[in-house]
Amino acid sequence: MPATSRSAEVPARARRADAVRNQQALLTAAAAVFVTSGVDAPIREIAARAGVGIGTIYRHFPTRADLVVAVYRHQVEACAQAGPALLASAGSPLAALRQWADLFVDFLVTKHGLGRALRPDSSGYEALHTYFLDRLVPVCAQLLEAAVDAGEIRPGTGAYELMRGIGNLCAGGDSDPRYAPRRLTGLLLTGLQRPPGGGGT
Amino acid sequence: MPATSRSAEVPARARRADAVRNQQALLTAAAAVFVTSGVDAPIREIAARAGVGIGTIYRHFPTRADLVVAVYRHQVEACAQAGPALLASAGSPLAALRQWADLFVDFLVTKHGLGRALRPDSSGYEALHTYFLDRLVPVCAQLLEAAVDAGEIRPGTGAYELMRGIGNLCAGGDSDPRYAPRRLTGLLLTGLQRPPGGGGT
DNA sequence: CTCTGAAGCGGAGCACTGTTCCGGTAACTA
DNA sequence: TAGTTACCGGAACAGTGCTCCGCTTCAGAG
Repeated sequence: MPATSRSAEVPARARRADAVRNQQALLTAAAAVFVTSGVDAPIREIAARAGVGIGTIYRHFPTRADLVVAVYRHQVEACAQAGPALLASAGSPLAALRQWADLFVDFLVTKHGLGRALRPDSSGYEALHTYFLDRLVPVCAQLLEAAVDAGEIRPGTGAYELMRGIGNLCAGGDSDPRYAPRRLTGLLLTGLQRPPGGGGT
Repeated sequence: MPATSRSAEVPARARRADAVRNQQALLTAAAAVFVTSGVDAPIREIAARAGVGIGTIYRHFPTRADLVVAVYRHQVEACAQAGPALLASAGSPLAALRQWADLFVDFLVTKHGLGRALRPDSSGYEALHTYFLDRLVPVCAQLLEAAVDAGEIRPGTGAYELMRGIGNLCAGGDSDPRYAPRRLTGLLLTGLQRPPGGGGT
């Protein structure tokens, strides 16, 4: 096998310049369209804005989720890295968990319609669901575990459950001032808290 | 003006028998289809199952939400009436609120995809959103208020906010065993609880 | 029972989606 | 410069929601 892997001395062939250009244009266009029309915006609209054909968008991003992931990868990454950082800087694991949750909530509500993607039944978003969970559940689990170990919250709640709960609470979050996802998320975490006194339930 | 209102002595004309028949068939068909395909099932599928044309379904139920409301009206009504009943029968207002929340959660998760309808941005479901809120928010408010008056929970949370929070938590609820809407709803209510000791955060 | 007006019906048709597929083009390589 | 082929574009297909209008058939008058 003649080493088809990357970093080989025979790079097979360089990626064509127009392909690189188009992929970049697509990312820029998608980011702009997502802001105005949400992540469910018609594919044609994104393609038109990028100045490419429909086929091109499907070649670079086979599913809509692939495009969404590519657009938001940086922010998800930042959110993932904020976990350990907060754990180190905050006063307590629970405080870190709260701050991290706020971060996550802000990310979801500012990205119009993104919260839905956390749901496993969202058709067309499987890849996004997977990516989110793969990247963030471990971070959440670490924070959760630290808070449990510190005796600040009761054990028994999974990171997956908490993540999806928070994600769901963010659905349609910026449409009515009477509904504040951050507040409800905080309430959820308070519900997790172990009463300082002792005897639970 | 010759009294065009209902209950007049000139009933204008009796409703045609086939119209009544079709509306009933539509309700039955829709209920069946909703179970198997969710409330987003294609209109054509419902029409076909009822043995009527597309036009007929649109005449009887101009929007999809009208159909959904008609199908679930009884259950929403039951849920609304359970509020005061639980308040009378349960040991405390908070206990009543918890039981009522469980009732509501069970209703939403068993109706595949119905939770989404609680969101204000769900296109095509405005009527459903309105109906749900009009009917249930007052009930929830009564329970909430009673619990606050009893000193069991902290004031400051609106019934609308709580209802939507619970509704959101139910989204996609029956697809993964690791995600239990009832548990999270309970957690949310626990978060609302006033610590028995006294001065909380 | 027959007649008639209109309430009601059915589905063709339009607009708008996502997705596939393939002939043509233009970017690399030698 | 010429050849290869990765890549592009958009026509085309399939599945939606919803409208609109000619035809059917029911309810009530005679």
